[in-house]
Amino acid sequence: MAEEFTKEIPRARRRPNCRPALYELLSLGERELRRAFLKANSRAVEGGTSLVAPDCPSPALYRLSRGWAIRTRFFPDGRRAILGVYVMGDIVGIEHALLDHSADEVVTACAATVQPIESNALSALMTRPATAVYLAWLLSEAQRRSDSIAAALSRLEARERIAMMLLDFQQRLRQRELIIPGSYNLPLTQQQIGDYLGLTVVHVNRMLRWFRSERIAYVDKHLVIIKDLERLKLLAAGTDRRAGDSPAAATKAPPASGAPLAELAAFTRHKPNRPK
Amino acid sequence: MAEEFTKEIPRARRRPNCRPALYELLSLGERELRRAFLKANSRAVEGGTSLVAPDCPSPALYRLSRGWAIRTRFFPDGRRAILGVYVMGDIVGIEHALLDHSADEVVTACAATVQPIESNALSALMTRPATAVYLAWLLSEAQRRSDSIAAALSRLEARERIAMMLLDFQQRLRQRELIIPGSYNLPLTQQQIGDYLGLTVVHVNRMLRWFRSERIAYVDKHLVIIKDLERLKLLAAGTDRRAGDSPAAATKAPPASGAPLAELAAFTRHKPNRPK
DNA sequence: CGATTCCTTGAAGGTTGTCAACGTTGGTGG
DNA sequence: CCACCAACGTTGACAACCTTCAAGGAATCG
Repeated sequence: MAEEFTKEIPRARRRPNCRPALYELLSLGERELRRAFLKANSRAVEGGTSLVAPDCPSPALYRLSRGWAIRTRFFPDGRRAILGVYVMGDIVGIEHALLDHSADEVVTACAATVQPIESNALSALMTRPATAVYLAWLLSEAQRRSDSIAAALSRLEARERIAMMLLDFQQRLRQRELIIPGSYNLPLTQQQIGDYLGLTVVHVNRMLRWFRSERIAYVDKHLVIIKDLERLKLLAAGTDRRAGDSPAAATKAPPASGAPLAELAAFTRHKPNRPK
Repeated sequence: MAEEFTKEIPRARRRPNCRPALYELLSLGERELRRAFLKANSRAVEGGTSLVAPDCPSPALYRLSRGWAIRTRFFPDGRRAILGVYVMGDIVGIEHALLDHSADEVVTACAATVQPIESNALSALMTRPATAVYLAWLLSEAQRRSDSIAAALSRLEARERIAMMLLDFQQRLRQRELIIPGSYNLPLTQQQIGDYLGLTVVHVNRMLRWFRSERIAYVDKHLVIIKDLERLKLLAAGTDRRAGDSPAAATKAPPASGAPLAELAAFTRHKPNRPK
């Protein structure tokens, strides 16, 4: 499965929460960028191919038309963190649309096909208003993903992070409409999963075995099979730490959007910094 | 100190690593946005004021001309993560320039002054090419910060994260030229620091006491005094876990930019996924 | 089939979280 | 002015989560 992926996806229909005033401009920008990618000649590469290197002058922008890629950051003592995982259809290197070099390395995680837009063409594209806005939109999408991962790294424990990851990939692949429900191919090693979620290989392995023994999800040989989607969602949301032990569900989030307060003039004030 | 902050900072001179072709456009966009902020009337608010609320329709864009703010995400069971800390001069809500609502809450961490651009004006601004590009640039700056924090949450231990945070704030404040070297005001509670770095209050407290006992930095009563900048930098970089114990400094990062490989045609391949 | 990479498992220890209590501070009101 | 209160800071004991260390098994490839 997962063959060369060429047909155009009508992606415009799902652009959730976009400011209405910008919708037209964004669609135009998307078309402009897509056209640029079509002009680029596809290139098949093996797994482990470096697309962006740190300290590389003027990296290009890529569209991953097939395969997976990861963005890695290295610490001087050898520790490493994977800051992003790209699936087929994603655009790699958006953060370099304005910066002319990267702090991280992007490599393909398996055999892949990329459509590159080289540096000069990219600079030219950025001067087009619609493309610029569309790239800003892609950037804010990327930011949203980063935020979710940061929150998970910050406050979720290992099994919750893994649940979140499995669910996230499943949803992203389903958006691209290339998934049979409840099962997909995950070409990451356990070491890479660990680097992505801030865990060691050993512990990732143990947690994956736990997921299997609990009959929540099977992850084996780069194949993910989700058995209990509900349980997975509970874990990923951070609602399952001790089978929902909060007796009074005590003062959970903020007043839970009780009042739509922020009418620019209506600054609200809540004395205690934390809802406790 | 830290009084109302009105004088224009010549910020253009430091725009590191920007694509040359976009420099002009960016400067223009910066001026346009600054003009928009000048037209907005400043507003002084207390600490704990909510600037952006989750599920709030059409949040505004703010410039924090004085004070600090934090962006918080809540988990259903009460855990919380601080996904961003804004200091005076920062722009809050960039991620909503294109999205019309937020997943997080932004509140001021102390008395502050904000200059709001309300939603409609913002939508209009985004249709201006230069402003759009400038906002994209701000977004990629924010992404860089998020990446650093994510990497730290993923792979650095508590004291290293705290070192990174103390250093980061110091550098950001110094960029704004409102700091006497080695000392600044940090209006966050230890709980908030914990939420930012993925730690508990208790452990933040222990680590701060460790920093003091090691004479690296004093953090007390919202005042930070850096005593040993070098040590702090070592810790923050992740080079100090056991006083530099790596005997052969074995295969640290990737080949360390040995070859500038990425000439678009020169895809490199390194078999092992990890340099070990 | 050696060699390499990846996966798996166990034991031991360290970093961090949890629980619980007390000290400190700043504001409020009698 | 002092008592009180709430939020914040501090400390200790203990437990849990996760890492480290170590070693063996499974799969892939030339």
